[in-house]
Amino acid sequence: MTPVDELSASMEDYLEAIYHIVTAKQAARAKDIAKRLDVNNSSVTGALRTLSEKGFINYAPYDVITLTPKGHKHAEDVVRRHEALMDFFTKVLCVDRTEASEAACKMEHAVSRNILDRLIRFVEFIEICPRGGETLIQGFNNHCRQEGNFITCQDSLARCLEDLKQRQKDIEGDLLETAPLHELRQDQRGKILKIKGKGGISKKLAELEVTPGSIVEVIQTDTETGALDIKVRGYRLSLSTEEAAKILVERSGN
Amino acid sequence: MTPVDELSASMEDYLEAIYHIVTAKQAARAKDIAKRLDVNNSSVTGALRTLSEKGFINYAPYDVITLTPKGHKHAEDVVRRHEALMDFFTKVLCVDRTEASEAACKMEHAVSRNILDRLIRFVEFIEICPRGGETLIQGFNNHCRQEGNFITCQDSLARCLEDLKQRQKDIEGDLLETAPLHELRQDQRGKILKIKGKGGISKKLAELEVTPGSIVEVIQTDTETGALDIKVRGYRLSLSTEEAAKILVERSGN
DNA sequence: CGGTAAACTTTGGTCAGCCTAAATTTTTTA
DNA sequence: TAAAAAATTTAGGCTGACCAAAGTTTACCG
Repeated sequence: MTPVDELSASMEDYLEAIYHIVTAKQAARAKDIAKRLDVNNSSVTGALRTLSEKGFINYAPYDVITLTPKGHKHAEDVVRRHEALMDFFTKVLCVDRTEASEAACKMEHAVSRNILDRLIRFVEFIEICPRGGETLIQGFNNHCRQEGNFITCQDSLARCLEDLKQRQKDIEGDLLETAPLHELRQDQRGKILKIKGKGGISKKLAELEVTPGSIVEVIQTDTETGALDIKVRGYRLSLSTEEAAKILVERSGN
Repeated sequence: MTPVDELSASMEDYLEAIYHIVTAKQAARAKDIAKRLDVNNSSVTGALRTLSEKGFINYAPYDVITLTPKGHKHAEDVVRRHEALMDFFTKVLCVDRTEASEAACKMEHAVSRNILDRLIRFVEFIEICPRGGETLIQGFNNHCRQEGNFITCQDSLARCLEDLKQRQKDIEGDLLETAPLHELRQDQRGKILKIKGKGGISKKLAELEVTPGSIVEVIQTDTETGALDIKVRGYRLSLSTEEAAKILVERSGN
């Protein structure tokens, strides 16, 4: 049998499904899992037993299913791998979401820690680097199409210079604003300059290896409470306004 | 049972191993396969029977193993997927070869046609685009390190502009040379402008969807015969000087 | 040419992961 | 509150992929 702390690809799929169902509606039921993974109910029972024996879920026959802390952590890890692949496929390779998701599902079990890290940072980098961004991706799409009037290196380079000069002007206009994180609006990105304080959020971020230089993206803001959903180093986090205020960022040009 | 034209991940691994062994030394023997995949000899026998039944290999008990045309084609496809992932991991993400290869082995079975295509083209694009190349990868590595004195967007952009101007000068020096493929030296790259003729190599390239706009890389040249090993759209091909002469390329700045 | 070592296959077994069908438990509803 | 419906589990079976050990075949060498 596989060691108690490791999961087969298949068991990771079950865990991931449970995670998503639990996130959406408190507790998971076998039927939902079966439906989501398109397997027979009886297969789910078997999987639940295994996951329970290994300490990833709280489960007793006929009972409702929840994640243990260990299970929650592992599930988040799987989801992070899935999303990293997904982001790369959709944002960089411009593959449609359905196809990207299918491939990510199958590949997510094979991504090592280091490759995951580099992949997440690569997508960040491509999005935020002045040489990257929309126009680079456009160039890539042109290259993919290989249309008759393909662009010579020289043309492409001249164009790129124009792009960059334009962007430089844009940035100069803004004058490289620094701001506390809670002032960023939805979909804006920034580079962390400083994280104030020692405990609480600062400690949490340190654990996730989020340091100055990391890129933060604001996924959603709650207009009522001012709470923020952010994405940083592939992790999705929720922060209160107070917590976000402790994080000083440089607004991204993109 | 899986359909006759499809292979499980495991069977693809066997096929891939056979391909590499056959390429290196004419015909494969069970022992070599077992060693390469680190499995028991008896497992190999079982796999060989399956592959043989499905028409991927020529095999009879105690006999030597070769690939059928169908097997050869499928093996090349697997290898292409493997190499595409490998190239992305090593050339773009800068992951070391061992780790890249391990991950590629596990992921290669899940890469769809379209994603494969986009991935191959992305690596090409990053390497050949004036905005890409070495310096972009360097920037990525800096971003990964997140060293104390990280670069602000503005600094980075200014630097990038300098890079590009320098590169523009380099290219102007060369004056965007066009040349027949056989004049490229080892490790040089070019963009295909025109493929002369109708049959032979022209047809073969058309089958592989190699068209004007595709990037070719010269992997090796045989100084005796002038034959070239090239890589194009993820395929490795060998061309005679005569064949290569029919392909007109624009030399790449990178 | 015969014997032996190496290579290969067969046999019989395990395990993970899935299924169908039948039983059981829980929930709903009349 | 009891029967029907729904959800879940158990039982039994299948396949793919692996292994160890025992049996065959092949190839080579004296």
